[in-house]
Amino acid sequence: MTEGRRERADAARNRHAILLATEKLLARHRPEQISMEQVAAAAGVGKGTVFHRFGNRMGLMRALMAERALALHEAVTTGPPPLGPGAPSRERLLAFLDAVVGVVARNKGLLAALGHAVTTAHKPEEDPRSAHPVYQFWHGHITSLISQERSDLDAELLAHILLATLHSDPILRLLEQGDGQRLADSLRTLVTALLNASAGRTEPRNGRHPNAPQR
Amino acid sequence: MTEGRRERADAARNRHAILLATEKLLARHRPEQISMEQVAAAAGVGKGTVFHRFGNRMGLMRALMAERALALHEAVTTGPPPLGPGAPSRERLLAFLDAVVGVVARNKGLLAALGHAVTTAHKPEEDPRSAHPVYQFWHGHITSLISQERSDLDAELLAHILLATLHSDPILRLLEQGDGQRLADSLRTLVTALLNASAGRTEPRNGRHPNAPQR
DNA sequence: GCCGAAGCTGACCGGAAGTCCACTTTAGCT
DNA sequence: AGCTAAAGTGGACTTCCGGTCAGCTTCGGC
Repeated sequence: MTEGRRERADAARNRHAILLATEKLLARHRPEQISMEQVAAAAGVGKGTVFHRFGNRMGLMRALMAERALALHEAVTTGPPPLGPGAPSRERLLAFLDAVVGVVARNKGLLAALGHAVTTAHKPEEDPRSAHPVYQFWHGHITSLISQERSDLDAELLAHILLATLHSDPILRLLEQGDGQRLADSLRTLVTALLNASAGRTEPRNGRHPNAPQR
Repeated sequence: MTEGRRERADAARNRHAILLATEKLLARHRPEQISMEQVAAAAGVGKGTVFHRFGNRMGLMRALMAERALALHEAVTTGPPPLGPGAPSRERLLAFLDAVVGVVARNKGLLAALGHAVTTAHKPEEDPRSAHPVYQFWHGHITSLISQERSDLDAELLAHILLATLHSDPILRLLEQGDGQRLADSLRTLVTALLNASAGRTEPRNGRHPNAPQR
């Protein structure tokens, strides 16, 4: 994209048209039930073009997602606090989660596709196991913020857990009916509780039961 | 199944064969890439039979999942504590999460399919928006345990968040490499922190910042 | 305006989902 | 045992979609 040769004008136009058409279709249908032919037709280009540019549906979604996530990416890396650098990790984490919920809410079905997309792609040339760049960035960011604040926690795993929220169908459905604030609140509660918790594994100072007999 | 007429012997035999074949295929391939024809062939029945019994791939997965989750269901409703009734909610919740992680770990790819399945079904006769019975039960159980322990929390949403964990591809991958204990530990930490947290929304007694300037 | 390269296209192929109906098997009944 | 209706079965068939490709069109530097 930003490498080697410049993109030809008509190519750029088409790329745009395709992304735009995809957005429109996405507003009405779930990602899995949008056919590439539909996209092509809606964009006014041939099917071959869509495949030529994006490889497969997942590539299309990736590209769209990358575009949508760009603003957030910039806000985080170079923007002002609390999202950008400068604020304490805890603030940044809470702000980031709020922002991510916002992005997802504004792009309802898209994330759902992405979550699966990670595993669904099957082009031999790219490792299907490597996650979407956007996911990687989000996960890395959360991981680093958590571990800065609480190095005793399994930050990496917890970051996956937090992000998993956004792939959940029931939660996506909540988002669809405008309950974004509710979700953001619960995530805040959860993260705050986590960061405030004392270091021991299970209920440490309140210690009714050091740990459960289970397992 | 348990309604109206009894199931004919040959039907039962085939049902079994199909479920069994599906399990075997599931051990080797991801749910999405198993074709119904494959299943039929592996089970030694015609494709029509598979569709007749299960409607579509999702129906098949539902049935399989229901079977796998049965033991847990019984343990929870009629078994001994801490899983079954009798133990304090907190213990039951932790034990239940451990158990759920176990089920998912033992049935790796299956859950992944289920999560999506909720939305993927498209039979006009059944509401595609209603979640899988297994999901509903798990969610209801967690919700009720959380709210018994902490009525001030949004138990319903938190239960969705906890369960969302199990639909996440990255986490599924961890599970595949045997990190079930790690996941269970983190969930324990998370839930314990949540249940121990003081009631205010953001960091209450440690109160560096009553709430973030965000939003 | 010319030309090579970049981009575009849609017919085409393969394969899977789901339908359908003629056929077989079961099990209750006499 | 023999009969029969209902239940169950199977695979050819239709439809649809993802992905390919060989030839055509367009762009833009000269």
